[in-house]
Amino acid sequence: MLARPAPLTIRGVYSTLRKIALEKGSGSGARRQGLVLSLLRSAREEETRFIVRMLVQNLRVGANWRSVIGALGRAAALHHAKDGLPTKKQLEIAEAATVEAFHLCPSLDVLVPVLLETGPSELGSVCTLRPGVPVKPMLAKAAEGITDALSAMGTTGGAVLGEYKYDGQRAQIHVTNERKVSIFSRNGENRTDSFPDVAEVILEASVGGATSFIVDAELVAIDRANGNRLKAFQELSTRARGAVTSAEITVEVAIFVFDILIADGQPVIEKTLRERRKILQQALPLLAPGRIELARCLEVNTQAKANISVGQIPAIDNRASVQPKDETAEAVLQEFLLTSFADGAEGLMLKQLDAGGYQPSKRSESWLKVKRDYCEGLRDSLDLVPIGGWHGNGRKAKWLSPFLLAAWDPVNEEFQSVCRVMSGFTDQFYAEATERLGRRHRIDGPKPYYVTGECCSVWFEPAEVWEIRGADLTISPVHKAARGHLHPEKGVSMRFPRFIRVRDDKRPQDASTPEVIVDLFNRQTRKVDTRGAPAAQALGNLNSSSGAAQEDLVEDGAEDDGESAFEDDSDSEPGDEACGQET
DNA sequence: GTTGTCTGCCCC
DNA sequence: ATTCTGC
DNA sequence: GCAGAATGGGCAGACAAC
Repeated sequence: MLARPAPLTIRGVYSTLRKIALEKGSGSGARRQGLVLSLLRSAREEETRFIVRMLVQNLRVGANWRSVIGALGRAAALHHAKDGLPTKKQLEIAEAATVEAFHLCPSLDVLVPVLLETGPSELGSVCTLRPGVPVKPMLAKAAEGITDALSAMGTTGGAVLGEYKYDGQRAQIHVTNERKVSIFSRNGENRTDSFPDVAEVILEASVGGATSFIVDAELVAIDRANGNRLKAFQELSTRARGAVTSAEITVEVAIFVFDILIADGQPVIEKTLRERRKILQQALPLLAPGRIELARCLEVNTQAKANISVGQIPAIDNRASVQPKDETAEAVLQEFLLTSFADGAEGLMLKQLDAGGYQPSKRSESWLKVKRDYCEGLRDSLDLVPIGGWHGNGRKAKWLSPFLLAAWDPVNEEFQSVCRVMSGFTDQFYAEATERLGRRHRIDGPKPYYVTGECCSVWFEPAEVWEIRGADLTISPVHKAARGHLHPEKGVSMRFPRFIRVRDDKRPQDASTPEVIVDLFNRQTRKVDTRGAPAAQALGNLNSSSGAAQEDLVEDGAEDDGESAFEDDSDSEPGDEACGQET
């Protein structure tokens, strides 16, 4: 018998995880595998679960960073308590101070030594806002429309700023007193090396303005040769991820600045947005269209019909227009929202101008986002057929999740996948759909007329139609809807798909068609340029898989063929099923 | 060297 | 990103 | 109302397989 391995220790596990992370290059996969195996062999009881979750999906075991940091603060308070145990109140203060410090300075390397040496009370003086250290960015809540947003802000809304919500990538741009630039992503990742162009532009724009500062901005792909037209997010994401030189840049970006957290070393997050906007303009006096601009915006007064005029408003530059005298704030913003879509933005941000400061990491009511797909009357959806699915994980382990949804192409007589969906279902719906599709309509493998780059672990007959909503349509390498129409082999997919409802009134052959999908795609303002890859007019070589679809679909109610009633779907291995249709 | 597959404190 | 659920 | 979980599309890069 082999001896039982020594028990795991915190230090031992940590050191093995470090080794796994640092392992790279040819053969690294196998070496990493060996390290994981050694961990699992030594794991006992519950340890296995924690190790597996840590490795496969960010330790989803019921505690994310917010809770862990708070607990760390409480632990530090306990550690430093002088006489007896701290009161509940003292613990709460320690927790809040620690979480707050982490928002301003999200670095355990800074936080933990302070907690150990002096305790949570000293955090405020060490973990301060300063250029070079990323701050957790302020976030917005979704609103279902202008009306909804204004009422969510309440009657105290007063002056509201409507601001273009650009479809790019969030960037927190820091400049130190030594004029050293750092660029951080939404998640606090240092992306400075991939944006040398942005660093150059920000330095030029701030000459004569602030020396050191932190500004909040959106980086957007832009077509400078074509009137600074905004490009789709998909184009921005083709930029290199690693370090590049200015000469290697393939996709040009514009910086749309919308807030400032520090100006010349002074924190300004406590000031109102109106004040911050003013400071922002002073900090960056040399703006340049198509390179660096203030986010386009419009001020309205929600208290009454507007009676403000240009001269009375402190300058908020890049303003589209001013609220006319006899129009309500709501009507003006509604029109501004449509303008933002026409200009290629995602929608609007609505912000209170004279209330509240910049709240790091908060998803506050004082910032609301309005996007097309949130708005009744402006949003589109597709009616799609669930053709397959996978076995869920974690809390969804007893159900199928996600599902694969497809459009119906009546010309080629095939179902073409559009997207996976896992959002919008209630638990009860999962239970019912798993039973209905995963058992009663289950088939052994994909129908010959299912066209997709996906490989489901469970396949269904085309049995029902679901309404699916998304933000916009994209050109996809894996999904095949409307293939041949916009690109020779690529199809159309959907960004942020979610389930809305079952369309009981529709049968699979009533699902959305390529015709509808292509039309919706073409009506989008922002879309990837497919002109380089002209659509294949020659559909003749694509429809070879058709056949039998029509016969299958003629009658869909009464048939009960192949209903292997008690098939066990508990844990079939992914990849053990027939897979690999498509070309 | 070329092609295919999988991953990412990725971006949205 | 979006959405649902449990507290 | 917040925290947490479970996942969406799609890209460049990294690595594996040929």
